[in-house]
Amino acid sequence: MYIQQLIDKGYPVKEFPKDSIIYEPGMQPRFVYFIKKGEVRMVTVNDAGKEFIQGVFKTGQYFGEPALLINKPYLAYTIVSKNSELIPVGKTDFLNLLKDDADFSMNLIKVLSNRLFYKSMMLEELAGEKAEHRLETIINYLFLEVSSGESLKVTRQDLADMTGLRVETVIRGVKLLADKGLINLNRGKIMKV
Amino acid sequence: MYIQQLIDKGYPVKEFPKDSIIYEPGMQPRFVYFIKKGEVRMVTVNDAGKEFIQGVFKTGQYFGEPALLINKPYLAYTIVSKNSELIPVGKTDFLNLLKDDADFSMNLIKVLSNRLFYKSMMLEELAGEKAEHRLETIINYLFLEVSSGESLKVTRQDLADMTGLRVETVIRGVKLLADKGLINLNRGKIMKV
DNA sequence: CTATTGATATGATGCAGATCATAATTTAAG
DNA sequence: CTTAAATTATGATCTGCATCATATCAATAG
Repeated sequence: MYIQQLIDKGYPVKEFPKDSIIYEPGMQPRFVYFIKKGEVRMVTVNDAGKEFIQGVFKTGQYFGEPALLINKPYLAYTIVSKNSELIPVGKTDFLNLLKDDADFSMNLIKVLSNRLFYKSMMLEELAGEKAEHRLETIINYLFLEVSSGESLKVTRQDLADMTGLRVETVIRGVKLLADKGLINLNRGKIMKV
Repeated sequence: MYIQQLIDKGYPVKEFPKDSIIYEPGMQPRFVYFIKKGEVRMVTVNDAGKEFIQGVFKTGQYFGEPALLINKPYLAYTIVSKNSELIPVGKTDFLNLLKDDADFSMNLIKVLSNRLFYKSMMLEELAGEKAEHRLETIINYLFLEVSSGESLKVTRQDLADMTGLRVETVIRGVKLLADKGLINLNRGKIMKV
């Protein structure tokens, strides 16, 4: 991965404790952040304080490029979910990285394509499908990075914040899906068969 | 633009009449399409036949890269909105284009970033905001590429298909926004001041 | 000018999911 | 083990938007 290269080049690693805010909506982007270790979430918040999870980023991934590259202020918060070590890379350096390293450039293109895919899928769900369908879709999506016999490590509140629903609706919806045999529950945990 | 270069290189231009379908959900991607002239829309359709407009692409733009690059079947239809002339570029050729032309590569990255931005904005709206707010947001966004004194050239149905609302809700919502002085109507047309 | 089609408009009714309230259960902390 | 905090659970009520039905208006073709 590219993270070791950055460290070798002398980029400093910064510690971000859980729940700290890396940036807020309205701020002008200055860095792309590479995650040496940890986990962050990008969330938008409406006037009523309702959160929506735009994305989750984990060890080895990076975030914050789109706003930086198109020079628009952030529209989301990025918040540390687990104590993290991040490597901020300034705009000029990031652009040089893209220019000099065709592989990285290609990697970014694929990463952006994957994020677009996810967002297109979720837009279709939020625009056209009701609670149960949304839940089935997001659960199957999350299952992709979980092995059989394991359970999803997200709370009902997390599912709510990813689908635009309310906790109570998620709780009831998940139960309905279980009743219909579409998912498996084990002491409340959503299990991949 | 890159289109003339493609023509010079001998890529054939194909005609697509209005309402023809370029590709459907489930199909395996084989081309990226450059629009020499015309307009297409990417739409997802739910089981009940309700359409959601994922994006609109016009003369000079290109579409279809994400699914091609990450090797997943399309999840949307792409339908011709105005008689169009398209240049399909096969996967290998498109990858070579990216490899050999750093400018194009950078252009794609920015294009993808802009699309992500739009989708993030709309996700926040669909997940957390109600009809009036959604409409105000999409109208202001569409205003970006319209000059003052001009009107939006979209129908209420188009607005509905971009916001996940129903036509009747859009009609009522637009009227409410006009009553509140948040937008200007002229014989039903939404005017940019 | 007239007919046809598409777009906008308006009222009435129904329902999915939000909201509010409270409780049971699980997990984490001391 | 015990207590506190977080998560899951369940019922009752409220509400914004969908849905259905029908009408008016605007645009386009002949």
